[in-house]
Amino acid sequence: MTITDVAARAGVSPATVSKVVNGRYGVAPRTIAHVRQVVAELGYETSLVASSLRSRRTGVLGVLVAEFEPYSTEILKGASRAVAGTGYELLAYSGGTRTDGDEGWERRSLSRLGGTLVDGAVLVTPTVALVTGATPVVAIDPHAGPAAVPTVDADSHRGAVLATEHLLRLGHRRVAFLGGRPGLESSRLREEGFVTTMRAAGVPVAPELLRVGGYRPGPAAEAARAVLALADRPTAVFAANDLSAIAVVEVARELGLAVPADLSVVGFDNIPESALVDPPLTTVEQPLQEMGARAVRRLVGLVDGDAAAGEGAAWGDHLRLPTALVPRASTAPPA
Amino acid sequence: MTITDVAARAGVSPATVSKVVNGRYGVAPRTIAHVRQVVAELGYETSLVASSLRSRRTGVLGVLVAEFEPYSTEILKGASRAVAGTGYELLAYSGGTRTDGDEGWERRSLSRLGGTLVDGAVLVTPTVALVTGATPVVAIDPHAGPAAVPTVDADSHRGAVLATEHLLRLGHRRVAFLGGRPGLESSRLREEGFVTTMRAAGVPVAPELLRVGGYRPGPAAEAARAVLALADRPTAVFAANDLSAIAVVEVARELGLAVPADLSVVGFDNIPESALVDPPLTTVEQPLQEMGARAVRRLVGLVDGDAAAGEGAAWGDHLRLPTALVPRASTAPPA
DNA sequence: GTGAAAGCGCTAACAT
DNA sequence: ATGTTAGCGCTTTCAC
Repeated sequence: MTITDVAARAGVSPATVSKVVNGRYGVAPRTIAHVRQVVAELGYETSLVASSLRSRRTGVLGVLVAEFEPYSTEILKGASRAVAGTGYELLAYSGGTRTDGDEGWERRSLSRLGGTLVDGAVLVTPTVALVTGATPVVAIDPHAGPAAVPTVDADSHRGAVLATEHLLRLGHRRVAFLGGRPGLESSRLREEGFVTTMRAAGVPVAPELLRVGGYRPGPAAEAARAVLALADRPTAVFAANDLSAIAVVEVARELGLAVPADLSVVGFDNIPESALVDPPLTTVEQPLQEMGARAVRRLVGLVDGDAAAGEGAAWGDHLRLPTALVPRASTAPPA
Repeated sequence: MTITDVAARAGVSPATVSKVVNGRYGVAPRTIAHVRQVVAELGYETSLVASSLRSRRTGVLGVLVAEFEPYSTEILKGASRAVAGTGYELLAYSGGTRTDGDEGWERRSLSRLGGTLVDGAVLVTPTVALVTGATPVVAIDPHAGPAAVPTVDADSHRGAVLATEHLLRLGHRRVAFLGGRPGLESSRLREEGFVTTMRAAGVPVAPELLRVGGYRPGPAAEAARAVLALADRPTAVFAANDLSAIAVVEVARELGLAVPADLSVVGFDNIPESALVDPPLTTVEQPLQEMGARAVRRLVGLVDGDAAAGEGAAWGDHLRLPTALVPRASTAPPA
């Protein structure tokens, strides 16, 4: 079912059909009606691929993620809400699931979709610096270092301070930290928040208690196993995200350690799943849905080019949203 | 950055670059190495749009949804897990957010993406019959009536029976039902399960207690307001999905009714959010993530064309997964 | 082993 | 008001 089929059936040229479908001027009312009729009969819909190749304006915004897990889908929910009523549609692309290592998925996805398929893109946790091409881009929780694009994130440093203070207040002194994905600014800030708060409290952080979980359950579980096998086991673990924290709880269970009686665990993100595990996870909330919504609104401003209106002008290069401690049942004073 | 740029820089023709990039035979090893080098230097990535227009094979699977809300994102999580290691990437498209009524988004999205952009698609809650075109399709929780495509759903009828029995067991006799989206098979089955169970228990269902919420918070809230304003108010509401049930709880609160003391509420789906509201929602679980995963595996079988292997042959036209009651705090005996 | 040329479905510029 | 033409970036014969 192509535009040529419609044209043939309606007895006009493809160009005329195109004009009618896209509401361009210069078509007789009679012709419009007739073509519309045929379009409806045949159930014709313009191919996104073909039209985007030619016209460079698709009315579609991209959300580029490594994979669809609880973090990115929360972002997506917010993005979806924000896009309603803007006239844009949302296309979420998960480009990090290829087997050959997921480095550089964001650059790859952007190159493959940008310029043609989508009018602009929200990049979720891009770990590499972005080539500022022709496609407007907004980054969420981006790569460390100077950002070339507008950026939305949450106050990771403050969140880490809150989590660490919470553990210190409970009486923990030997606390392990499971770091996030190297390269991400949030990862750096959470570690920094943890270390400075510990130091400020006069509590030394043993190097063997500083591990990397990469924000991923697998590596996090491995790191947790290592740290919990130490002769001088920590009484608490602060994991850089909830997925890692949940993995820590599972490892603790495997090892016969009760949470929080034998081990306190704190996460980060407050994904819905964090409240559903047993025990419910103490964590740091980031307003994920709002981050997604803000990013989309900013992107719409960028794409529409009215720097004056709406979210376009509301914030400049960087929007940082607040974080908050959510105390639940995975933390308690050490035994 | 196009293939022509790479070709020019490498001193070969676009055709040769294409062959190298796609690993076709008939290129000298020296040339391959050189072109690879230039590709890496320039950071070239083949445009998904252009290549898909020409070649009809993209390695991308689509998940078509009306919007990204808790239900569809759970499906997405499962789909994402299932697609890992298959060599396919996932593209989720939300085509129902256009302002002009969301009727027919599934047909529209499929026409726009199918055949070119994606090799196959999972359609989530399509409300209209599908044109079985060239693109392989698997439907999740589809339109009522005979399905022309392989289908995954959960046992809605059984789930509704369980929920209704739960309310009857608690002693409720005046129970309202907030129906789902007309046209969806799941909607019909849940209502049928409710009505038959009530009848079987010898409890009449007053027509004014049978309402439609359309699976959406807005209409559901409206229906809830109507039903709770009745002189002879129901003591319990069974909503056809969690989003509606949550809306009911909010309306009850507005009206000064305590849940579950003054009104019991049961939902359906067991989206993560259902456990997080106050009070935690009694609901019926559907294995949403598994449904997404199964649908994707089936689709991969369809696209790869090996009907013999794996999920392709594991089930035929219809896979129905079990549902289960999840009793939480939103239900109690009537006052 | 490599390149020239055609064409995927569509839209925009330019005829008519 | 309508049609003809060219070309978006790529892949695929088919010559060479």
